[in-house]
Amino acid sequence: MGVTKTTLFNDTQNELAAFAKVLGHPARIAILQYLLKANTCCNYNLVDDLGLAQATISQHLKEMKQLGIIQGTVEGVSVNYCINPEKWLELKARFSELFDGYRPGDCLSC
Amino acid sequence: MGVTKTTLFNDTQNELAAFAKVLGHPARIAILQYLLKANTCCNYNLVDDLGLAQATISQHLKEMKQLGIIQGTVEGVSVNYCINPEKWLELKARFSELFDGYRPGDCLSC
DNA sequence: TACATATATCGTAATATTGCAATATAACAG
DNA sequence: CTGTTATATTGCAATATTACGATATATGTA
Repeated sequence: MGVTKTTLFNDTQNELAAFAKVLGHPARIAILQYLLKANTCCNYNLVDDLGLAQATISQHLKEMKQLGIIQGTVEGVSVNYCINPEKWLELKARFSELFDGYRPGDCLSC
Repeated sequence: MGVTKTTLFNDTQNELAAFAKVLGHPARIAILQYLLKANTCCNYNLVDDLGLAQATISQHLKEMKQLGIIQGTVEGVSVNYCINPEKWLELKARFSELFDGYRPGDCLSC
């Protein structure tokens, strides 16, 4: 059906999945890595750097912006994007919470 | 077109995106959380717990198994799944590397 | 052997995602 | 106002994902 049954899961699970989903595309990883290095970037920087069409880059930026991971400020004709510090820390914390919840043990029968 | 242009990105970016993608569904998050708590589980445990059909659970397990995040061992009629310790640490490290790469700075023009 | 239990796989329908050309919008320069 | 530059939005085609019923497979039990 292509539709996720979100009602079966709690908010924490749906939100963490939503964050992971947006990181689940190499172009969006590449955009974030660009931002980590350059601190700021515009759409056209990414078009040059990644080799995807302008419309495609714009779409990926929109998705990350909607989740609050990045923010854009209009600067004349262009838009400067950068990472949202608070959201970035939240993301980091959410994933750490998941990963740190593991205590190794034997694979016993259930 | 629905097809990701993986050739535009490097292995690190594609692999990290693949890991994030598999975490990008609440059912798979829920399965991992179940495993973190119970240490081990079978398909039918998850069917009871999550409320998804057996075939659907099996499919989600398969995806995580293919990436090596979980492993399954046949135990009589059922299969015991558990988290792959090495892969889990690798995942944690990969995401930490991304998140720790951020140094806050101003959103300057580009 | 016949049956029950547990899981995997197949086939299919509904929906989502990816990518881009074309076009719209917005800000600035002359 | 006109043209230029940068970005957003729309519309569409190709492909991917999600979910599940039906069925296949595999192990254990009577």
